[in-house]
Amino acid sequence: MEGMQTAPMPLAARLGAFSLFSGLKPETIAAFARHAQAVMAAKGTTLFLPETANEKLFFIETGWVKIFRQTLDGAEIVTDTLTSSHWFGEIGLAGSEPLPYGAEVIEDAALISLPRFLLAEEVLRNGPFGLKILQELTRQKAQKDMEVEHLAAQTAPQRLGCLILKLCPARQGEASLTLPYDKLTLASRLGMQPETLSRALSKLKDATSLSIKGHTIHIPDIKALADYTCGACSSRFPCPP
Amino acid sequence: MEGMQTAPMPLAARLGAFSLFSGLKPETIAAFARHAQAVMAAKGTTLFLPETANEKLFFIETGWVKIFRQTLDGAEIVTDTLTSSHWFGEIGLAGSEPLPYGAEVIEDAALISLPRFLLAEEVLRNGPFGLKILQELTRQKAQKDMEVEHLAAQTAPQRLGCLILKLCPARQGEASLTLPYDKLTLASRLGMQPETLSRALSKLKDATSLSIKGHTIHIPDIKALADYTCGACSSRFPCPP
DNA sequence: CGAGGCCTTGACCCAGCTCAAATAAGGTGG
DNA sequence: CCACCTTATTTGAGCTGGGTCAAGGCCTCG
Repeated sequence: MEGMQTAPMPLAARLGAFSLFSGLKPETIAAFARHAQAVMAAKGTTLFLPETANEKLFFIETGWVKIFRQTLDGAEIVTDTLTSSHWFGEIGLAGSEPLPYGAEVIEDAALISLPRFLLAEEVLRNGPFGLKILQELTRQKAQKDMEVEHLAAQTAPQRLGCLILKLCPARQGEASLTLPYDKLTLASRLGMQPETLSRALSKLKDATSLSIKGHTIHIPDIKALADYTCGACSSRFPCPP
Repeated sequence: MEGMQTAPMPLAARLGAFSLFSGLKPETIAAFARHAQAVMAAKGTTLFLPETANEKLFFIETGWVKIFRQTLDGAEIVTDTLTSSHWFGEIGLAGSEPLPYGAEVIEDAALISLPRFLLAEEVLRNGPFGLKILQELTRQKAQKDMEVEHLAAQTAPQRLGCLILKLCPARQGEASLTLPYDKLTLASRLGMQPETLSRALSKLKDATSLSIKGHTIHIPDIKALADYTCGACSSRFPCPP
């Protein structure tokens, strides 16, 4: 745990790049960095399992991670897929309370882990930081709410279209993009079977004239896709993050 | 806004009864109470509509309130139903940012409203309070996650059984309870049509031998109901709150 | 070139939706 | 207290989105 041991300077800079930490004093971030750990994890790596001790937060620099739950009778449900600039783990949990979900790397990822007590302690002494995290949690909660709404109100092709729009680099006109991670995970993320995903994709193709080659999607008219997708949702097209 | 005007003392005591405020100094609660407003609202009252300015938090003393969203094509989705000791509204939103959901009283309710900036300011100066709210939000987020899981993994009768178990006063043996609010709302809360709710109820009757007279339900064997309901869920019977 | 994993297709089935109607339940004026 | 109206809730019948099961394709890597 010496200062020099693992070149902590770059870690502090990398942590500082996350918006959650903007506004913190450099020495605070440096203190975080001393407890931080850089993690390079290949696709398939389990970061932690549901209901097991995990006192870390993970900050994603690159790659993709899925958050999943398991029902008693064995089904797995992917409740989220996260990538660059996202983070996960629960600051607001006491000591070693386990999380109800697990996390697995689904595309090779670079992560930074941080013990959650560090942030909890910073909240105790730094009110504005607490408010910032609170705002972030509020956003996350709103996101989950949207998820509930989607499952209740949208059809399978619409949910797929919604996710494609979220991956889409442009807001209008045309665009191309590559579906990240495999379609089995994608299907579970959207609350449907892989077969249904496949059929949803071809339905979308018919309805909004987008074209698909393997994992690459070309959208000739983003607005047309949004029209098809967003009617059964409470939020108009460029959704909040 | 004089001190004597609306007998503020009882309001402070009533606010103090909410666990969110346990641990606050009496003078802080008293300061909150000076901005608080007691609201008696009859069934049917709209507290606020989606996407409209609302800078208040509401604390429920008695009655029921539904939280709902509206899709662009007109469907309404009830994402939550709340009662005594619950609160709603978003502390972590800036000034007059509107909420993506609305709130309506569905059983005559006694509420206390509080401007959200009050709590946000208290978080700024009181770290432990910030952490407490953070923990509460974490709990709420976990709740939403369960909701997603339920919609993705449970059948209609199972979702109904799950909600009945949540209303159930006992953890084992037998119990009786009354369904609050009307079945139309209940159906929407469970993400199904009223017809489906009705049929789900009779399916539950067959499967777990519970009996129903009007809005009163008698459960002869809570464990049997839990066995039927909780298999397709990640959490064993006495679910976390 | 072959094996295995991923993805798509086809055939069939079922939970839950829709539409239509019949019944309860609650509330009102007489 | 009753007849009447209005709003809930249940029932029936038929339809359909999405799930399940079982084959193929196809792409990748050894």
